[in-house]
Amino acid sequence: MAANIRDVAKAAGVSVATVSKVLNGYTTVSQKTKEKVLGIVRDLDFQPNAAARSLVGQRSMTLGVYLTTGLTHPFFSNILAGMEQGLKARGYDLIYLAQLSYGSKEYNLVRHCRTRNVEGIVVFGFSHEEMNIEELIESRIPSVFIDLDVKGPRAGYVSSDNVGGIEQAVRYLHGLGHTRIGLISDLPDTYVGRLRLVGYRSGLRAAGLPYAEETVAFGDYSREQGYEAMRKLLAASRPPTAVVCCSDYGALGAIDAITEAGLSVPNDISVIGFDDLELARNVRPALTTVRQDMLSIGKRSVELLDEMIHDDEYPAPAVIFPTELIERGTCAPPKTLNS
Amino acid sequence: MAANIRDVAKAAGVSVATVSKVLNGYTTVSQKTKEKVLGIVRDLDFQPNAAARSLVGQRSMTLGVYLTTGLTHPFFSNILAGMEQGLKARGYDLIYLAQLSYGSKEYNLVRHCRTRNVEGIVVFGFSHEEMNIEELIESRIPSVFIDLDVKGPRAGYVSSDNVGGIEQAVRYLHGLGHTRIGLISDLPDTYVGRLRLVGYRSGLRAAGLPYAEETVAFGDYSREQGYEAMRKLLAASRPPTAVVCCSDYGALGAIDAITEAGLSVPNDISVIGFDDLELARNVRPALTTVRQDMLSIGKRSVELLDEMIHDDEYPAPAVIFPTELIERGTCAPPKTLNS
DNA sequence: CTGAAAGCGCTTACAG
DNA sequence: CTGAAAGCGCTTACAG
Repeated sequence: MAANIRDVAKAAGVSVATVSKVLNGYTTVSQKTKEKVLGIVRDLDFQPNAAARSLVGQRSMTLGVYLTTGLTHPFFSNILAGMEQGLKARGYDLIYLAQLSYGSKEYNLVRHCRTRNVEGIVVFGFSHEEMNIEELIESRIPSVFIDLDVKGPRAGYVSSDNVGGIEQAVRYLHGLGHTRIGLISDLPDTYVGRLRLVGYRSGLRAAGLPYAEETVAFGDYSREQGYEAMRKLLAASRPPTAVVCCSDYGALGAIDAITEAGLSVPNDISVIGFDDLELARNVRPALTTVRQDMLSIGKRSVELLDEMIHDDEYPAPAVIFPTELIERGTCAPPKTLNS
Repeated sequence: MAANIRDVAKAAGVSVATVSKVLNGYTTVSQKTKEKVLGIVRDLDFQPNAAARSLVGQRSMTLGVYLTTGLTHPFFSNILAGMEQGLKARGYDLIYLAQLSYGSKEYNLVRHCRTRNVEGIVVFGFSHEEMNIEELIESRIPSVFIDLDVKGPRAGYVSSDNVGGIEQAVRYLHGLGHTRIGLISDLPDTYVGRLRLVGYRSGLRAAGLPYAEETVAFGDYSREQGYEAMRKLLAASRPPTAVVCCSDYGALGAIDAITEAGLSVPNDISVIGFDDLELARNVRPALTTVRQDMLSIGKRSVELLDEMIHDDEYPAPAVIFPTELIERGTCAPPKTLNS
């Protein structure tokens, strides 16, 4: 079987304590001993047992990821890819704590973390109601939330600049000549939904445009809701000539509704999405959208956790990444200006 | 802090051995003692420490997932969602072993598994060259490969019916009236690529159609390669009137090339994809495609691992899930029959 | 049916 | 600079 620390100690002619010390970078080991031990470690292909380490030391070198949302969404995949980068750089392994699968009433996140000695966790959740956040905060297990403004002594969050992203989209549309710009927003009771609405109003204000309730509709992240929302906007006495959507999927639904109404994108109505998922490039016309830096969000989340783990006093992080408007094929000047 | 087994024993007035026994379902414990212990366990919210269990017993209740392919691909997300179901049902936790991030030369999968006491692993890999499969097989760590026909004493695989899926697509097209049916295949040196080519030829044979090399082009799973492959097919003296693609992304690329050539889908050329990713529904016209049951593939992989872990003699599994042709908007009878 | 004891593979004071 | 010893929280023969 695989060698253990005793085998190494024996082969090197030292005690297990000494082997442990060179493995853990203690400086109180002579250069000669260190080299000897390291050589044996290599020869025997020795890897310390993580369970034993975890049991005796405080470190399990395990981070967890908890999902209150489906993982089939590409948004998740991209963030996870970013997390991997951070994980590797800091030497952690990642464990799936749960998702819908454990989403039953009996599931207890904190207990699960303790059982596995999880040192910190990344939480994907869009609303404060979806889980028992208080219990997590009280547990003092370092936590980083994605897209949810949770703050506690050992909990923080990272997100995109939702206000700025939507604001920029509105101003871009205004720059194209649009004066009736609609919004298909997230549910207003979510963190990002609230901020995006703020960004919308501030974009309107910057453009000197009035805010009208009838140009705002709400939906979730689905194509279907985007479709329904757009139908509502289209039913107004003076429908918007451009619409900003809070997700790429919602934008696709909006385009469905526009097309169904016998209008075309971008000639009759301009559409902007949010996220810049892969599908934004695949769709025809390719979707103009507000890009989120999902890779960086994931990577930074892990780095923040590492900081919190190493420093009990590390202040609750609140990191906001800038967004970027990606111009593609779904925006054009309003028709009235063209003809 | 959290209670340990000694606290439970003390509170219940029994030994830790007894507590351990009731926790592990030993039948040699009196009903009375068992109830008493279970009551305390509940009161103290006791959860046994996984590291200690793993250290002493052989079981870590940890399965790993190893990716030689990117995890941003929706195919991965869907399989993972299926795995979750199996994980929950059998009581395992899932650890990310690695992906590109650890993909450096020094990374050693088997060593990593030993370090973390991983009991079994699911491997995503499309080619035998991408990793050191021999070492994994020799390690005798139970392994299930997705879409790769690896077999060993402790290694098996699960996949879709690639032959049947493509064959059905060809016959469907033939049923529509097509007689020149092209294939945009995977790289022929992959397991699935080989089988899909077999399915293509057998579909042709069943339809009484001849096989011609010039109606087959190869690519990977990308839209770009699908585009290039379709351009090749279009350049033939008598281009196909229908084409089956081995991925949804490839199908999108093929449609790009067809559109660019001034032709339309499905009026001029019919297109069928493979996978049935979410984008197949999002695209306009919606993509007719061969659906893979990704959820079942993921779930079964975990179940197979569990069987192998419990039974040293469990025969190497080779599970093939049926595919399903999903009719949507990219297929129609050939033009010559219409006009 | 129950418990004392050994031991899983490490790390960390502590003594030398 | 090095090593003996205790101990992390469990499980598993073994004795009773």
